[in-house]
Amino acid sequence: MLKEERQQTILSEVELHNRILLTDIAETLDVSIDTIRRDVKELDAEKKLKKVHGGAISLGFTNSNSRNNHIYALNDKIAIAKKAITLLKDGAVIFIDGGTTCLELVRLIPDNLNLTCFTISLPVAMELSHKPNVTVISIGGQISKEAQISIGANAIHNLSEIKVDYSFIGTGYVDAVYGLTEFDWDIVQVKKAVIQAAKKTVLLSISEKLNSQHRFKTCDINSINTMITELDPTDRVLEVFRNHDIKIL
Amino acid sequence: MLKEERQQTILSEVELHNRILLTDIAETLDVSIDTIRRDVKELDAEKKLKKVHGGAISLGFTNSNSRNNHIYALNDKIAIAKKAITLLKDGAVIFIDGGTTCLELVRLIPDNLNLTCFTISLPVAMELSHKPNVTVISIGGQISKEAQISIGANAIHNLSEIKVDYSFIGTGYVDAVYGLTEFDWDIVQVKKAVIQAAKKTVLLSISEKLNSQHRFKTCDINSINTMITELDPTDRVLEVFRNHDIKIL
DNA sequence: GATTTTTATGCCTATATTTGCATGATTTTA
DNA sequence: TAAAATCATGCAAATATAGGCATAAAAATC
Repeated sequence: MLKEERQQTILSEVELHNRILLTDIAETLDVSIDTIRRDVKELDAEKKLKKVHGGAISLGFTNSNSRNNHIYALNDKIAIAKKAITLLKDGAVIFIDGGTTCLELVRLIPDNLNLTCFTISLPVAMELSHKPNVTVISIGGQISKEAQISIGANAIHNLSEIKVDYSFIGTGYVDAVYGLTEFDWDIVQVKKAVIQAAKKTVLLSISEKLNSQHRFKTCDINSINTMITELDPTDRVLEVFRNHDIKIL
Repeated sequence: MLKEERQQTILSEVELHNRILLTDIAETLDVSIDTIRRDVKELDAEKKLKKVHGGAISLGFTNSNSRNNHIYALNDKIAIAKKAITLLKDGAVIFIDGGTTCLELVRLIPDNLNLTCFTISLPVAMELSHKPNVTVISIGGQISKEAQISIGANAIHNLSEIKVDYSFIGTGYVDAVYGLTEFDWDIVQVKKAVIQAAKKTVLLSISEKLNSQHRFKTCDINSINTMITELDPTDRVLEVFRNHDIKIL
């Protein structure tokens, strides 16, 4: 493999995940740590990324207002959120679900975008309230302590009275055959109402959750209009979803 | 996790909550408290935040409105909140308003206390959701960006359908003659509904706000059953309130 | 085409950084 | 004032880094 090629790969990995570990890259590319270290050093000198102890992080990552990792895989979630943002048009009326991926989506909404956002999530509502041109409507209800979202009859009733252009939702588990599933019954009921309230439903899901399932079913995979993952749309894992007429970004 | 990522996370948390506890962060990020302590020390040296005993606070929080006043005011608010806590009995159903004083109240609720709490405030709801024995119900509605509370017809309607033992409310301005006043019309409407929904209304107010007024009136001083300030109950400033049959703590 | 020079890479070693733990000092709380 | 929590410091283990060196490949030179 050419040096040039290798450095390009490193850059795209940083771009995609917002951070890399030298050891990971060395193993992936099957070269010694030293070589990767030298590559990253050069890229750092060229201001293409920022080298840090043990790895490298993308330049935008440090300066931007993007809040960073609480948990593993957050960088993938940011990548997903970036793709989701492209769907948003000025003046749209949308719903945003809870979950870390949706939260990253909210954080990336540009300040000049006019939106009306409904949400059941407390953190999402908090974050949205900092956006000057976003009208935020919080759906009330009993608060689920685990998910920090409104659940229960009141939330479902309120959702039944709205219709939004897009719903951006996350899920605990996705499977092409079993559809979207969750571990919590109450959350499933609310998500059903969310999907009902949307003209189009967009699922944000890291690849880790693909082909997994749990006890309670939210909906069939057919209820999803668009799916966004951090993977390349041509990835073989996604083939089965493409067959369901789901747009993949 | 890379050190830089961790520090970014800490900064974000500080920015978001204005203050953090080292122990919380350590647990969230799953590293030792020593590591967090060292990180915060570095960030403090870089002027990215201010380290305090047991945690850190955001710079904006200290600098913006004359640092010392703010810190002292916060201590006063905590003192008020501690007194308010003593009113809470196991199993009570209460309402908690937005504002920093009410937020301190929530933070001080002991883990073993069983409560059902209604609130219009997003930060209060978030904080309450961490209390294991508190059932939290968020009142939905359009979100006021300044106060991070639900306002509008939906919120008022929802409030009209509940009756709680105590409402703990804050206010922008209090005056023995003019009553409670605010600078925002919508917020006044919601507060009226809150007072209607309560058997007893408890006002939490730092002495700084006493004998001040603004454009829109929430209610007469007679609508308040109990008032809590950081002052000694015998303080002369409070005399005029005692004459209104208001319990002072 | 053969030889020299340059570049890239991997390995080794000494050094530096990061992190968790132990200890005693300090601060806060009751 | 006593107990609890928090802090600073030093130490040790694990990991990361920089620089030297050898080898091999690529490029330049003769």
